[in-house]
Amino acid sequence: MSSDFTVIINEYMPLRELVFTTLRQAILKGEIQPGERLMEIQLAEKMGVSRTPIREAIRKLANEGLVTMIPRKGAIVAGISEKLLMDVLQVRMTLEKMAYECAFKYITDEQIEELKTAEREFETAIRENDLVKIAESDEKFHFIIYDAAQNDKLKEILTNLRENMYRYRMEYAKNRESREKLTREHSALIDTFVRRDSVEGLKIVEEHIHNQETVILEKIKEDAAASQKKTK
Amino acid sequence: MSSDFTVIINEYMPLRELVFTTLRQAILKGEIQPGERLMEIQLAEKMGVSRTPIREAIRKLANEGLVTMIPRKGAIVAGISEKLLMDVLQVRMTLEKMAYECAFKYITDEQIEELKTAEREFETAIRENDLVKIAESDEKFHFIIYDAAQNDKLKEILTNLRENMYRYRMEYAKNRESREKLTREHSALIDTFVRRDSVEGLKIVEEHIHNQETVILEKIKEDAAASQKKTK
DNA sequence: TTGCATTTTTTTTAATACGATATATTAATC
DNA sequence: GATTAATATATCGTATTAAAAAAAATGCAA
Repeated sequence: MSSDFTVIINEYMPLRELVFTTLRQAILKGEIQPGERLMEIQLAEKMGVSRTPIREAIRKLANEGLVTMIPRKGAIVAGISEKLLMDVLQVRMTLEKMAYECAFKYITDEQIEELKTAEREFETAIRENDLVKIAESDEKFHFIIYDAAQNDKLKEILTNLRENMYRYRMEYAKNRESREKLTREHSALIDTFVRRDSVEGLKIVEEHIHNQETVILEKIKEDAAASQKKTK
Repeated sequence: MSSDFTVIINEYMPLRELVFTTLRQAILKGEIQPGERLMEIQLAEKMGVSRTPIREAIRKLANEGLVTMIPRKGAIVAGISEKLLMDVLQVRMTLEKMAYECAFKYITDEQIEELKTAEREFETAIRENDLVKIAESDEKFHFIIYDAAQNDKLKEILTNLRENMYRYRMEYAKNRESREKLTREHSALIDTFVRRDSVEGLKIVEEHIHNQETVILEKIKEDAAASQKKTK
């Protein structure tokens, strides 16, 4: 059905991983909506594999919280509640600050250069109005900081928290206002590394997350209104 | 058994969950050592089930980081490195502080009472020198705080971080010195809720984690020395 | 039509068997 | 002794089966 089956795989990748990433993408992109059921046989037929890799993929998705499993009934795509999203953002706020502080201690000149490169990419993406590229280069920017923090567990958790909000990451890429904010914040953040001003840096990180919160909350309200209208 | 009819109902538990918890316990208790292989057929025979639930349990363990999976080779029990443990403790330090601050905002009188009860249990366990009970009531104490913080994601992550160090949790239960420290810290912490002194509370949390770090590091060094002696 | 009980279907859960493939070990060859 | 070939072992994936449970369909009486 979808066109991108031309995924070139260098390393050996078990089928379950392939199924996992495929389903994951479908859920995050909204192709499979929250509440929809994931049925083994159906999916197996659709994807041309046996049930075993499907099962294993679904269980992995459940572990990540993307689907909810009901014993002896099956799996449904999990919807994310507003409360949970706020909880996630609150934890992210704390850990992004921690990541910044650690990065501040360890960051090298090369990594600062990498940040600048990522930032240039980001700006190019904005000029070209390439939403996917905007979201990707934003992510790249932050992962450089996570790496600089030199704490694998922190990186792992932050990556996971980001994934929890993957569905909304396009929202600030769409919005002109928040895009400008993002650009400003990114360059200002690089500047704090150069100027060695961590106090200012933490402020920017805080504002950064707070902006995301605003945009996402708006989107949720929008969605809720839309679904209300639909079921009237 | 005859008086309370609500307790008797044992929920349905899939075989994979049973296998999962069994293996998990065995790993955490050290019955299966790091580096040992987990082979599907062997385990299936040993536990009297088929390979299917074994496979699913092993994958779940891999997801938790307790075992490492090597494609087309199998799964081995993961050893935790000193660096990773330090990373975990660093993140825990940040999040335990966050949990304390949130709990400080929302904690109710009833929850403070619960803390006092847990603390009494803890002291009883120490008097009876019951190591398992010591570790359990310590955990209970902290979970009351996590609950009071009213952030599900935070609780989830902290629970997981705790599990990362499950292997070492008995160590401070053994040590007389750290046991006394624990008791003092617990009651002092309760006191900060009552006196509404969050600054002092944060200090105690910080010290609490720091003490654990010391004890665990000592244990690791001990283990390393022992294994060196063994392979001489 | 409505409400209730029964039957059928669907789906997960679990067991089992088999072939293919990758890795490790051992044996053989140079 | 080092390299290569043969063997053994284990995972990976497919396929089939049976049991258990839930959901859907059906039938029937009021």
